[in-house]
Amino acid sequence: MPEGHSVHRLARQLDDVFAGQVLQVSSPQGRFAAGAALLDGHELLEATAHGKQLFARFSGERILRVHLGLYGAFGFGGDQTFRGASSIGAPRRIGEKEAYDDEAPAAYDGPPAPVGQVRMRLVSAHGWADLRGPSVCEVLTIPEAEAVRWRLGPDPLGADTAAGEEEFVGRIGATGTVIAAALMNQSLIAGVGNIYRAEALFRAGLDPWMRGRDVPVPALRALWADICAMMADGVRDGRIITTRVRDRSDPEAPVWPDHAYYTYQRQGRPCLICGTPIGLAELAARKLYWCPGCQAPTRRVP
DNA sequence: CTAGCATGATCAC
DNA sequence: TGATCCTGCTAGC
Repeated sequence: MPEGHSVHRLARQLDDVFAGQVLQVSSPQGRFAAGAALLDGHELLEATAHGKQLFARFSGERILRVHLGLYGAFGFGGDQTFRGASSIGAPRRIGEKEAYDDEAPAAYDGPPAPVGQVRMRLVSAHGWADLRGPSVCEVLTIPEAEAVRWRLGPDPLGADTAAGEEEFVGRIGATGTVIAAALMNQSLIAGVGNIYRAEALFRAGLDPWMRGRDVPVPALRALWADICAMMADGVRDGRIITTRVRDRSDPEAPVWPDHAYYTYQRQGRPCLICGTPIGLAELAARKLYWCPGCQAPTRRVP
């Protein structure tokens, strides 16, 4: 998926183009017809994100909750107020950047006929947004939405990073599961996905198979701070880039992805720092990438 | 044309 | 741990 940074950008963009407007909400595909009927004709008050969850609050005390899953994506279009509104969601190629139409704004004529499986379409007087392929798209009451938030760990892109740090250290530092799996558990930290997990562990020099509770607390604090910084960059850039500038050039790969990552999808290729071939393992049904040299075993699970 | 794959998560066993 | 769901692109017949 779009990891947490994409969902935060998405929330911001929805807020920019739709907040304060009455929307027509529909489900061209039909699978969200009932939910769309609940929202249709209501005003979108505010869109926010917590980790990978998107919440859009509508008048009438209804909350639209969307989770993009692996494949979900939003596309946008409209008049000049939609200029720069990029499509956000599942990339089709490694490191793909968000795409948007940079053409001079033609007169807006209303939304085009839906293409493919459009689960939900939002339409204002100025433009439209199409959602396809989400794993969740539902309408909640306010208490139901709060219950969803309650189950989530701290968000590195949340407002209170100091409180988040304490929560992160408390939760990760108490778990007996390996750190690589713990970082993907949204109830321990919300918003980290497979790329940030691999890259954060690499940058911290941590052995992925160490238990959470065996990672020294200062290392956990540094890990939290680094994740916050990387994801903030992701929000700014609309793309995940985790390598430091000095590590990016490579005669072998002159074209993008010009070493945007240290380990993600670099299995078998030499580590940018130590030259050891990057490893690939299957962990809880996801691919884990790491450098056996830079992230040497310390206190692994036996 | 089909199978396989992807930055995800849940549920049953 | 394995099966399942969501969608669209791409590699390989």
